[in-house]
Amino acid sequence: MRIRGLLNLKDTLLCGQAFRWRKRDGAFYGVVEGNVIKIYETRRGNIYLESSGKFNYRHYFRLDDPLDRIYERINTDIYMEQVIRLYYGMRLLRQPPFETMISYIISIASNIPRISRTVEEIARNYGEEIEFEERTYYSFPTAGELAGVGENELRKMGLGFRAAYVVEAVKALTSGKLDLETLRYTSYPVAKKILMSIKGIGDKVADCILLFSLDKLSAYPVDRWVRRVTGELYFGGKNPTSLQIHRWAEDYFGEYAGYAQQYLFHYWRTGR
DNA sequence: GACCAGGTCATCA
DNA sequence: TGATGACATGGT
Repeated sequence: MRIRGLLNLKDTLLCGQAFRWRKRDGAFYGVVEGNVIKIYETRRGNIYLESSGKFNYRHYFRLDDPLDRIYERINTDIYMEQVIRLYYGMRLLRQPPFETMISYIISIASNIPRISRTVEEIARNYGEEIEFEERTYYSFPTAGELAGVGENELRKMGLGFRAAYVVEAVKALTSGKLDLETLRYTSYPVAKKILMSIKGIGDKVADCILLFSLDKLSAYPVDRWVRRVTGELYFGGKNPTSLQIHRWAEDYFGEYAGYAQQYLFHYWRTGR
């Protein structure tokens, strides 16, 4: 089916917010909520989507986010003007919360190619098989499907010290101590505090989970790249603390700070 | 073969 | 609060 609405497909899928999209033969393939998704853009600029099952693409691609209003709010200076022009139509995604949580725990002190590889490996080992166009794909497992997996088993997959954190997170969910969907309706600061009470989820990972899966668009995740770009452009080359950056972003970008963050991150990491 | 990576935690001043 | 080192391992 055809997707209508402003959407910069390539940058949305490859800006580092999601880890399971691959480009092959001119199309992007990914697995979302147990569905294989194929999505491609024609030379005319029309975007078409096929999927192995029922898939709410408007929901996943956040097509209801008012991009024009968002741009108006975060187009605060010449730098933002430039990255908006560069990635015009790039959207945040509304990703599945559990997969997002585990992916960003795995992302700790790692790099995007390696994160992608590891996430794929977890899906292959613990997810469900899905056949699509004569290939086999794997869903990302549920918390229940990861419940019995021990730290050592995860370490063998190359998770290193992150393995213990993944075990902690899964335990919090399966024990009922944490419910991710509830956080969608909880205020940003409270939801962040709840996530950070889990060992292995700190300031940055909590913000990523909230921004990329739980609708907290004011979250401004501060990693090494964002610290650099923010310090360089807005703190006169100094190296501000996370707290300083958070306070500044809340004031400077407001309710859509997370969009600004992703544009700056993408630019600083790949676009210069 | 260094150096770095979408950090977090414990510890100490 | 803020600084520092340990934690594992792969990418470049």
